[in-house]
Amino acid sequence: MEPINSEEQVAHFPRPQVAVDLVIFTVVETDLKVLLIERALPPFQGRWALPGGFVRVGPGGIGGESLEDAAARELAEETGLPPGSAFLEQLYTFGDPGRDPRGRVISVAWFALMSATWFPWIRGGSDAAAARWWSLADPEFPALAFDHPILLKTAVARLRGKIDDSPVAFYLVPDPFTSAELQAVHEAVKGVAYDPANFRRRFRRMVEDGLVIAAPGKRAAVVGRRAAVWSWAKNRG
Amino acid sequence: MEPINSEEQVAHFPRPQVAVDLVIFTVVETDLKVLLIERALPPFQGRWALPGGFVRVGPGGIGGESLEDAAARELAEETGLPPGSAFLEQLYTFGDPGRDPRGRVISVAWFALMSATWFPWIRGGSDAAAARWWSLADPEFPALAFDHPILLKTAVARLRGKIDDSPVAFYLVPDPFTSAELQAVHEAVKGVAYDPANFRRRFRRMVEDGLVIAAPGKRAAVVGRRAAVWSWAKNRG
DNA sequence: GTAATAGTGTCTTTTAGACATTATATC
DNA sequence: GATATAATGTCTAAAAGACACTATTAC
Repeated sequence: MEPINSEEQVAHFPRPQVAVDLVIFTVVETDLKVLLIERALPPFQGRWALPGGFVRVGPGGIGGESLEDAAARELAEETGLPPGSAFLEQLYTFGDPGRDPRGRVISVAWFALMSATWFPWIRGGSDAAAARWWSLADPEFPALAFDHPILLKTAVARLRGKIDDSPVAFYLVPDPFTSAELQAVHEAVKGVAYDPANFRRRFRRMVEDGLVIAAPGKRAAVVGRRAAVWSWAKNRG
Repeated sequence: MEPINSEEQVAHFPRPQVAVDLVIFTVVETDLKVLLIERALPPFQGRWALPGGFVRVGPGGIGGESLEDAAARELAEETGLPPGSAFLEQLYTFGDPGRDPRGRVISVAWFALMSATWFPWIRGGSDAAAARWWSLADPEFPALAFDHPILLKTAVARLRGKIDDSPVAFYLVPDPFTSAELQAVHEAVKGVAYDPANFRRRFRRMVEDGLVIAAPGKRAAVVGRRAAVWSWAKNRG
C-alpha cells in the first residue's frame, strides 16, 4: 500500500464536486407527495428531479457553508418558506462515480417534511422550469433524473421507519389537527389502514404524555359529529 | 437569489476534499471497544483519531472509487482483514467548514462491526504510528483529533439504536457463540444488565424463527454447566 | 455435599389488533 | 327517523420485566 495519505500529496489530488439534494415530503388528504422540479438545464434537461444544488466552498478550497446550511438554503430557495417551517434531517450520501454525467459529483441527500398548509406558497428555484408536488401513488409519476429514484426510495424508507417511533408526523399535519388527520398522515406514509379506535388509543396516550395538547374550537364537518382539535407540544417531543 | 446553479459557473467553483472515516467496533468480554490510530503526521500529530483517508477521484475530477469502495478499502488497510469479515454501513456525513485545519474536508463517516475473534490480526495503516482497540469505558480514553468525538458519539448512538431491531449483534460475537456471549454483547452495547432468563427467551425465539441454528459441541467452562453453542443463519437475517 | 453457570416455567404489566358500543352531528 | 363521523370500552394475543425453579458441571 502506497503512503497516499501524506499531507502534501493529498492536497493535489483531484477533488469531486459536492452537492446537496432534498427529498421534501408533504401529505395532502390521504396522499404522500414529494416536491420535484423540472430541470431547466442539461444534463437531463426537461426531466423531473429532486431539488438541489452545490455546496458553497470558499476561495482556495477553504471555508464556505456547512452541509446543513446548504440544505437549509436550498429548502428556502425552493419553497420560499422561512427556516423552521419544516423538519430537515440528513438522509444519506450518494457518491458513485458516474452518477452525474458532468463529472464526479458527491451528493449529500437531505430529508424534509412540511405541512400541506404551506402548499400554495411553493415556488421553484432559479434552476427549475417548474416545481410541483407529485403524489407517490400517481400513475404518471415521472422517471427521475440522475440516481434520484434511489434517493427517493431511501427517503421513503427513512420516513416509514421513523414515523412510529418519533414525532415527525406532526410536521405533516396542519396546526391544529384532529386525530383523524394524524391518522391519515400515518396511513399515507405507511400505506396501510389503521383501525380508528386503536389509533385513537395511541392518540390518547400522546395526550396523556403531554405530547399533544387540546386546542380551542372544533373541526367543522360536512356531516357527522365535529372533531376535537389539538396541537403538538413540540418542546415535549 | 443569484442563478448560481448554471452548469458553466458551477464547474469553476472551489471544490472541497472528500474523505471517509471509520468507526470500527468490537466487543471483548463485556467491553465495547473502538479501533483508533495514533496519527503519524500533522495535523494532530501524535493524537489518537479514527482511521480514515481520502476518497480517490480520477484525473480531471472524473470517476474514481465509490464511497463504499473507499470505506471498504480503508477497512481492509487498517485491519488487514478480507472483505466480508465485518459489517459496514454508512453513518453520517460531516462537513462543517473548519473541521479540518488543512482546508475544507467533508468526511463521509462509516460504521463497522467485527468479531473480537479477529483481534490479533489488527495492524495499523501506513498513516498510523500505532493502532489499537480502546474500551469506551477506559478512564484513559484519549481526546480524539478533529471532530472525531462527535463521529464516535454518533456511531455509538447508531449501534445502540440498531442492536434491538436488527441482527448486527451477530457481527460482534465469535462463531459459534453461546446465549450468554450474545447477552454480553447486548449489555456492552446498551450499558445495561439483562435478566439471563428473559434474554434466554429472546434467544429461544431467534432459534424458533430460524435466525440462529444449533452448532456442534459445547462451550467448555471453568466451572458450571457447559453451554450449548449456536451459529447465525445469516441468510435468514 | 457447595458453588457456579446453564436453562425452564410462571406471574404480571404493557401494548396492539379486532370489534362492539355509545355520542354528536346533518339531512 | 337514517346516515356519517367522533369517541369509548372490552376481549384477546404477543412480548417484556420480575423472579422462583430445575439441570449440569467442578470442586
